[in-house]
Amino acid sequence: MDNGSSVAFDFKFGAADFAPDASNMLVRKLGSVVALSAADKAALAQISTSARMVEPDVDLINEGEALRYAIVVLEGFACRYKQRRTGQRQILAYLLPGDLCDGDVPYRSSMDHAVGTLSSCRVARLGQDVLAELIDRRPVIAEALRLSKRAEIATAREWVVNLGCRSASERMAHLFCELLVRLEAVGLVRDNTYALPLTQRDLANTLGLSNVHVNRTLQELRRQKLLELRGRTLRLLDLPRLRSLGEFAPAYLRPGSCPTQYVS
Amino acid sequence: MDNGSSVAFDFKFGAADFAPDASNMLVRKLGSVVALSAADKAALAQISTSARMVEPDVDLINEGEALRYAIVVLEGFACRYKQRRTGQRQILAYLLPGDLCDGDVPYRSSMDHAVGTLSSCRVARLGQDVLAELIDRRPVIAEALRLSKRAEIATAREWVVNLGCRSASERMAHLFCELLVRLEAVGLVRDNTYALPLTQRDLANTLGLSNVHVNRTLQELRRQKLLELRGRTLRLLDLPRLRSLGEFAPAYLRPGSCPTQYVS
DNA sequence: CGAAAAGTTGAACTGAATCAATGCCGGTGG
DNA sequence: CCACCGGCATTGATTCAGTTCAACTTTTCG
Repeated sequence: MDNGSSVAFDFKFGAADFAPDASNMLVRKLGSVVALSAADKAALAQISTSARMVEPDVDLINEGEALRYAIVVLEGFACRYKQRRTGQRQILAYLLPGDLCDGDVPYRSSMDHAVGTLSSCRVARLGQDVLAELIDRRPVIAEALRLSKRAEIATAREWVVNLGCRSASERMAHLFCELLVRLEAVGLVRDNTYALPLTQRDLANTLGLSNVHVNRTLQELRRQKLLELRGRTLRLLDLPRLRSLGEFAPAYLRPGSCPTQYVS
Repeated sequence: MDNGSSVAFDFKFGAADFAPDASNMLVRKLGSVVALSAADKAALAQISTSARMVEPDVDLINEGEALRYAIVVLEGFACRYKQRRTGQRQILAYLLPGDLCDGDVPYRSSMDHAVGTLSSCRVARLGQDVLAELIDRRPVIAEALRLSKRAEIATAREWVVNLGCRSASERMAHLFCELLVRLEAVGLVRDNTYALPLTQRDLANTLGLSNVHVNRTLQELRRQKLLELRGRTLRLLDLPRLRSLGEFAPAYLRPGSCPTQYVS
């Protein structure tokens, strides 16, 4: 991952993972949603200190398990997923650097799906007390978490549309556009290029396709000069056409800040 | 709808819509989630007074529109949906009697999807003030709304699985089982039978299938003696097999009440 | 270097879409 | 009361997007 060194960014394929200080990702993410004070940032930075590395393909929370802490991803891709009896896996959502998973779900309630890493990840756990205090004492952060959650819900709805009525290439275009916007928010994109630490099988499990068909769809998109994907680096070559192909309208990812708040 | 009279229930096909006092549905729904006090019930009953009837296929909230009120469905089926440029419609969620739509979304924020009726519906609008007061003054109701919202999110995730990796008949079995449980909670089921005021086209737009294939899948399920669907009445004849076919595990619809609450 | 995982390719197959015709039923108007 | 109309359901024929299976190549990594 070549993480600690901060050499000038030399853009080549295979070098897209220019992760700018992973410990910072939570600040970046929430800072992209609201305006954080220095104190807010300090409180968030505190959290990242307990982070640890986790291998790819490791479960962070099992299905049915009682929730004991929230999880923050600081580096790498994790996901929510469900496993079918048949062995098929469906990925429900990506957890990208800066994402907080289940800050809102009550302590001890049991999960109806699993959470696991896709790539190797740096993650922090957040105990009930820490989170409660944060939300209590830092209203701006609480607001950021509410907005992030709304975006997550909206994303799930987009995925329903994606799976329900788009073709393979449309789905893929939509997904890549979505990841672009989300990764941009935390500074992990340059030149429409980002690290995509997923196998074609992972993409298949996300898009409701077979891995073989993912492969062929990727080839088709490459052939049309819409993107390049080499190693684990994805470059979107023709964003306008990709957006149009996937009917991607990024509004759902940015639920604007708002005066009053009800239940949520 | 034969609504006011409370004749002894005579179960025949076509008579499944025995709606027990529609004005009551919000109480029934939230009462199925938490224990409501008399005062809570009174407060909720208050709301239903402003209800009005709406024809099938009418939009209640347009995509992009700024939200001005929450909506409660008291009778009939409504839905969240998105329309593609191609004309295809994807239904994102059903709003059944008792469901409150967007109580949590802040006033004035713009919708990224539309809400509309499927059948004719009785709906009430809830202004910001009313809702805010309710949540402020009635913590039990606020809790019920939080729990309902969690169930709605979990349902969206289930739908991702449904669309992502189940076959036509599996999807349909899962949907019918889900509707059974949800309608049971508000007393709209007897003998595993309920009113399903949807066309096959609506089902197609829900399940990500063509209307023709929905028709054939229905026939297959009928042939296997798993269900009967005549007119707008659905009877599930073999619940165990339907559940197993759709891999339906109802836990996600009942996120148990819980001590502490964070962001949500 | 060797083994395992990931990606690629081809061929055969299939679940579901599409197209088009027909049947059915409820409502409407003459 | 019947004829007609429009929306919905049903059926058959055809096509197609995507799956499956199996072999093979390339990359990764110990």
